Amino acid sequence: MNKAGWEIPGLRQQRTLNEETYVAILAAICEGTVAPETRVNQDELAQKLGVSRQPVAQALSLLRAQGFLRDTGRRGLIVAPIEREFFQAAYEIRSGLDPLAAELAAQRASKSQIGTIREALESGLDIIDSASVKDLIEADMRFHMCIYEASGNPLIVQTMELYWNHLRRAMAPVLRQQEERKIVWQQHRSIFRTIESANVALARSAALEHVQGASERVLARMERPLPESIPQQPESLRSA
Amino acid sequence: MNKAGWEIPGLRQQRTLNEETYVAILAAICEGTVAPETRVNQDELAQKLGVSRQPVAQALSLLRAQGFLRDTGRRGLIVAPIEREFFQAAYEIRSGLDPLAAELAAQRASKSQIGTIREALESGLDIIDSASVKDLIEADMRFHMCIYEASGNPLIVQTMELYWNHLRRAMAPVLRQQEERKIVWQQHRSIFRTIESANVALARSAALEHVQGASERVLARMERPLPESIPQQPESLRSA
DNA sequence: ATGGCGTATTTCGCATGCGGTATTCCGACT
DNA sequence: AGTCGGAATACCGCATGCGAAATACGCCAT
Repeated sequence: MNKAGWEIPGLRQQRTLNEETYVAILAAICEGTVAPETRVNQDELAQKLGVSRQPVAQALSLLRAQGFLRDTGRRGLIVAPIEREFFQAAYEIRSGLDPLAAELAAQRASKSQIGTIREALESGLDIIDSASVKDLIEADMRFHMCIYEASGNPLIVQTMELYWNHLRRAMAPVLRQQEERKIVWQQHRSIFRTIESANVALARSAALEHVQGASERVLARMERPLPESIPQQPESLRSA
Repeated sequence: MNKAGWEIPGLRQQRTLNEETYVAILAAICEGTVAPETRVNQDELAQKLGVSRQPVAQALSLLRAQGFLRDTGRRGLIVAPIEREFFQAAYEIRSGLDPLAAELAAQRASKSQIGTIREALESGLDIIDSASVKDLIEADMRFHMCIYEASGNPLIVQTMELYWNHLRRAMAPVLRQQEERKIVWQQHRSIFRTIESANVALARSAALEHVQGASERVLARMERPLPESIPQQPESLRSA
């Protein structure tokens, strides 16, 4: 225990129940464990997670502010529906920030950061045709997060992490396609090369192209406004 | 009272104590009522606002997630210090999103939205040399928020509102200068014109130029890492 | 039978109590 | 006198209790 009163900067392991419930619920939403539109209930969730209503309420409040939950007019909250306009907006934001991040990364990335990106790239290329959709999405997100890190801009990291957690929800149907995967990871490779060679302008355009492609592919699958208008299964969320 | 069970979408006036304390504390931070680095204390704040610790805790949690508060290693929270790197990062994000928003606004803005932007522009031009710094910052923010609205992308609105609330804290010293004000609002005027005339490319470049200028001006004044290293006044926050 | 009204139930917001942990202050020992 | 240790204190996380508001249900009247 150091007496000077400061602590190791990166290590924040005060696993408060609060954060844990937040993480748990967030994961359940992002990974699709709970269906969109599902009603969310403090007591029920608290009971299911084995905590009191307090940390649940806190977590729900944050999740609501971040757009993962939406409050219905009157009663309580629901898991945010998957709406085309929302994801279009999210991809527009990516089209603003991804090229910026790539550009900055091309200028600023340290050797070790470039190494980290390379690792993310290679591990992604490795699992292209073996991994589960969930793992692929994770690899995709990891690759991009590495670039955000390398941009040296912590706000980009933070902001994009939020949006990626949203995007994750919509990406599954797309990545099921084999060809799509190849396209995606080839673009990743060229983005990486532009960053590695510090080619700022090319990094920007490669990133932009990638986002636009991804946007088109994902949004294309969300065209039809879901034919089943029946509230298919109003049953509550079941964890795992 | 409508019995069908739905409510007017835009109208959310369920003034919960929770939100009110959030807004109150946020305002106090953004307007500089409480100094950066000030220690924040649940009980004290609760007492001062006349509520219990519960809503305060909720608000603080959100504020922390949004970066307005930072937790010191051990004890509680402090108002986020004003750090050059943070605001540089924020302006970088603006340099990614402002041109995007201008571009989209040039494409999509409705007549009435253009009218709203014009009003914001004109009311800004009017008060250039009469208004208080606080009012000018507000007008500045209003103008840009109108453009974000006109972009048709609600996420841009939401995200940039957050960052503007951060930026507000750093802008005061800059806007004290008369010449700066003129420059800023002349640029606003040209941004408006490009949007009004639906000139997408020009809108982008005008917005980019504006952000870069603003960034330089603000960051220039944050160069010196504050000479007073004495913990000048450790006294608690006083509201209004 | 249907519609309206009143009651019961659900659910959340907020207050408060309790316990644990870090901190700080003070006294004793070297 | 300085430093180390211990006790008192401050402060926050979490649980729970209570009340209000809104919905849902059922009964009664037409």
